[in-house]
Amino acid sequence: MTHERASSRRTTRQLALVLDAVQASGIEHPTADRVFRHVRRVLPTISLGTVYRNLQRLVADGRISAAPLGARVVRYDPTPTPHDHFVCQDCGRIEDITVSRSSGGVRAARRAGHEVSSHALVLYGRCRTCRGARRLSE
Amino acid sequence: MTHERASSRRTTRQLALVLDAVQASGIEHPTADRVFRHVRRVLPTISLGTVYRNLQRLVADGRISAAPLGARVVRYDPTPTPHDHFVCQDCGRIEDITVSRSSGGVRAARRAGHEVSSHALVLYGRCRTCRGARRLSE
DNA sequence: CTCGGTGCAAAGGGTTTGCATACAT
DNA sequence: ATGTATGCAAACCCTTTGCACCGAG
Repeated sequence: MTHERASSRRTTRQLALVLDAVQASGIEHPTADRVFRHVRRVLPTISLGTVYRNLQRLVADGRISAAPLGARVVRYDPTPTPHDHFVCQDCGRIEDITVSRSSGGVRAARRAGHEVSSHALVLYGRCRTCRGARRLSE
Repeated sequence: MTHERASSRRTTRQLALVLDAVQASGIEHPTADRVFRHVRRVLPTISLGTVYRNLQRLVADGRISAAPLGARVVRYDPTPTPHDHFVCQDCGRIEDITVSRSSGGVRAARRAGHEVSSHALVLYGRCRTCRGARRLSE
């Protein structure tokens, strides 16, 4: 039993290219639209709808992950395993953060009687690069 | 200098009622639409646009806070100071969590050279009440 | 009397979906 | 041949905005 697989059926060029785009270095934590524009350079006929459908499928299949960072747009991440993020409020760069262990919040929730199964942590601040730039410009 | 205040000019019935709705017990972390429907019971002519404008203003004035929980909708919170949330994946209830100390993620980010100024933490799981219900039904 | 706030309705941005067709199996 | 994935465009959902009127100060 539990043969792992879930949705994946056919392998299409579109699916492969969408996965490639999310995993492409140079595009970090892309939005669906960014993936769309990237794939279109290679396959000009692909549609936005198809990009969304394939992104959903890749997430469902555990091949990538979706992170509702910021507010409105979903960001896609080539790393499928749970992890957190740091967002630079100057340059907008998003970096993966490896949190070693459950944070203080988990303890607080457990104390309140809740059972915590997962979490989403986003840190905001100024990244290493922007801190350096700021130092230089003053 | 820094005399705190920012936008607030005129006091309207609409503004007061929107604030009341967010602070009303029984409505927890309401969405803009929920606030709209609540206020409309008292002031049937209020418009959704006005609700959004007043919510924005209250947030800007530091009288309430906005939390981009889940994915699509913004939730409003009567507590204006920074804090975190627990979301029950069974009943949907959202509870404020008081995190005593900066989590492990902050340390990881600092180690990477970033300057962390704020964060957003959302814990997912099963709340105290739902855990009890589950126990009873099995 | 002023000009900021309101109501209305249309516009916007991101994401989803219905449908006929194309294509992987 | 069979039915899933695609492309297209319309629909959706939440939120924002333009504009003329209203009303707090």
